[in-house]
Amino acid sequence: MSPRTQSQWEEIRNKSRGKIIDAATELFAEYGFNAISINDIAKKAGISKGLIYNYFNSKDDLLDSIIFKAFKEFDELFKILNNNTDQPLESLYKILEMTMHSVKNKPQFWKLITGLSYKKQIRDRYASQINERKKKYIKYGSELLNNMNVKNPLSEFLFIGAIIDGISLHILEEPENYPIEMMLEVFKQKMKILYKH
Amino acid sequence: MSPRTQSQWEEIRNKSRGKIIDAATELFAEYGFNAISINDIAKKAGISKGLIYNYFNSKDDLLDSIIFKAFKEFDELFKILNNNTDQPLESLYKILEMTMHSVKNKPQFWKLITGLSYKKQIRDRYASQINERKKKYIKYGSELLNNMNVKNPLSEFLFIGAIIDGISLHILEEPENYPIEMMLEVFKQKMKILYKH
Amino acid sequence: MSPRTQSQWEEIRNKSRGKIIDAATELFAEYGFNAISINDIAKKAGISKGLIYNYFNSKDDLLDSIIFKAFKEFDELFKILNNNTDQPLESLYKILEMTMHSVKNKPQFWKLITGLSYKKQIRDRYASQINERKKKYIKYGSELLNNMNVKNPLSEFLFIGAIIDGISLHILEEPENYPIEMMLEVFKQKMKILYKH
Amino acid sequence: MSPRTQSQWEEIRNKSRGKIIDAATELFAEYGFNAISINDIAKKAGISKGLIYNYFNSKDDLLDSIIFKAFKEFDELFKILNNNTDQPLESLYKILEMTMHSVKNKPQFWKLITGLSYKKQIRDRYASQINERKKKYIKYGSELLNNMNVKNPLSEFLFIGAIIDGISLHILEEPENYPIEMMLEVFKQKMKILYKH
DNA sequence: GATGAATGAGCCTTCATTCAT
DNA sequence: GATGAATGAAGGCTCATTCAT
Repeated sequence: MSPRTQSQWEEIRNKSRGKIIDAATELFAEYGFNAISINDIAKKAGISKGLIYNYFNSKDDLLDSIIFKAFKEFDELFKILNNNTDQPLESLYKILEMTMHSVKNKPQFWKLITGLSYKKQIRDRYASQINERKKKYIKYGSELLNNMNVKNPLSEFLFIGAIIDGISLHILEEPENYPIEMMLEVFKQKMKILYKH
Repeated sequence: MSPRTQSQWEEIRNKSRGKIIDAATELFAEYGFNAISINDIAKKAGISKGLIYNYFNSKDDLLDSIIFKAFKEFDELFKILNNNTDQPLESLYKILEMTMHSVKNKPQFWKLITGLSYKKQIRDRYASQINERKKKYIKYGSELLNNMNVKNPLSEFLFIGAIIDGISLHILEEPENYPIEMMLEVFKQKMKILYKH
Repeated sequence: MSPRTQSQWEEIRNKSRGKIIDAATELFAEYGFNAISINDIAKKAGISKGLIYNYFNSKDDLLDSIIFKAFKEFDELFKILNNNTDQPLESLYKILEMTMHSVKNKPQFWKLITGLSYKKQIRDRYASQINERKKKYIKYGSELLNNMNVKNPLSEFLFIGAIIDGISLHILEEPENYPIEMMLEVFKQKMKILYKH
Repeated sequence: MSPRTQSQWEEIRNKSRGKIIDAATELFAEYGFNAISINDIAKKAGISKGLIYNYFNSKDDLLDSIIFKAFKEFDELFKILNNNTDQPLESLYKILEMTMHSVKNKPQFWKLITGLSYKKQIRDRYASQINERKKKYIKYGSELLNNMNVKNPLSEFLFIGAIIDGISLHILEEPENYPIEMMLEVFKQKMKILYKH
């Protein structure tokens, strides 16, 4: 019954917060934001409905926190790439590899980002964040392509981007069975044929 | 004073039904099924809430009708391909071209289909229909690949499929600005390099 | 195509009106006023929804017409009795007999009157009509009892009334199987024992 | 600041649940199940619409709870009788007395039961429960009649049952003014005349 | 007279949010 | 920090009623 220290309180807060975020992420990803109630989340997290409002101002706010976390994951992923544009093909492989593993391991995040079943209001809120990332992504890709001395960097960028996004989409549709390693090899092989000269 | 003829009634019904389907398709595609209310649809269609239930038994039924229509579009698209597997590369071009144009012209349908495809419940509801199409699609692709004498048909199939789906996804994200014709050319060129021997 | 005569119109009107009244009565009696929709009535009557409003101002008005008809039946029934209070026991038998047959033959009317599943508004509308009849009924009964030279007319009236209403209730619950004739005999026999001196 | 104990929660729940049951019982009894809206009940109970769904799954479920309670009351009533069939007349008096008091004290329950009893759908839902009670009732009555050495037990049973149900009906119509004690005396006196030999 | 599409109020129900403890 | 009863706005849906033909 002795009063808790500040760090103990902190720990309790983080633990509860984490339980909520995890439960909500999984449920939102699987069933969609609108199909899941605060009650569902509370039950899955093993806490009471009211407690959620101790950590988040609203259901929208909870979603914001999750999406924000997802963006951070993406940025984390991206940061790793940012250095070695001098070996562009290797970077490409790395991009696909990391994307693939991220999608396979955190399908919830990606479903959430991709799913977009939000009210107009909410959707618009993320538009700027998404665009910002897209720009970075395009900038990085363009540099990569420039280093590969291709004739038409834009079209090549779009082509390679389509491959990566297409594969990601397929993984998302079948996270369990998709032959990730095989496809990575195929990708490498094709890239070599197309761009190694 | 004279009552309406049967064909007049028919015409009225078709017009209203069309307005509802169009409004709902667009809204569902843009925001997701759960984020859109019957009221939203009625407002967009310029009719009253109640009228929707004159044409559809429920919100789910309305979705069903839309999806069914989407399936029919897909089948239509597919039927055209079914003949000339003796010129496999030409068929591939054709597939991409037709897909691209379909996505560009009916982005709502494709957004809807794509948006729904990760939602557990909805997938379950349409699972058999989706699987049926997938099988056809795979069968057709496999035959194509077989005729191209590639070593590993499955991985090549997945690779080419990823490209097509990736490009479709990108068109969906920017139906107005995406350089469709250019990408079709890039695709042809790459396919020639990769598979013409 | 020659224009209809006035009496032909009249006939058409009466026929349609009758179909509506019959359908509505049956449905209201079986399922209750609130559980039945105008559409239900139209379908059962084999006419269109709109036509009902050619004959009745509203659903409430339709109910009014039905109830009014029921009251008239009751009054009709009552009128027959109004004469021979000089043979009170015979009158009693007659009352029960007529009531029984009325309940058996028109259970819908009686269910409707007895059922009372109306909004407060509607219910109150019939209260005065019901009270009016009740008074008549009591007055008639009292006279009857007075002619039978019983000590306490009120209690005897209530007693006999209870028997008649109890039997009616039972018939209403099982219009098909209730042994009406047998019970009429029992009633006569008991009345003789109790009141023949 | 300290959270509520389990028994405190329990108490709160029981109080609210009671308010809902009471309000609903009275309104259903007075106007019928279909004529009463959830809103009506909430207003009468002095609570919000939503709270009702904290205690009952649906309007039907609420009705079920009420009916179930009514059945229990009936069973309670019945249990008391189950012993002394050796003094049949005394038992008869007891039956009427208890029924009368029950009807007078809980008119809502009885109105509800009576009101529902002719509605097809509802009858069907509770048919088995009702039939079960009816059988018991008939069995008990038959034994009673047998012990009274009457010639035709069935008709006598129906006759006495009609009296009791008729009196109950009258009490239901005027719970305040009906001369219960007087009618009990009349009943005793008549039974003596009819069955004491 | 007759039809049925169209309307909108109101119903049952869900659920994000608040608050007393 | 934690609980869950209570609220009320909003959602899907029904249906009495209107009206153009």
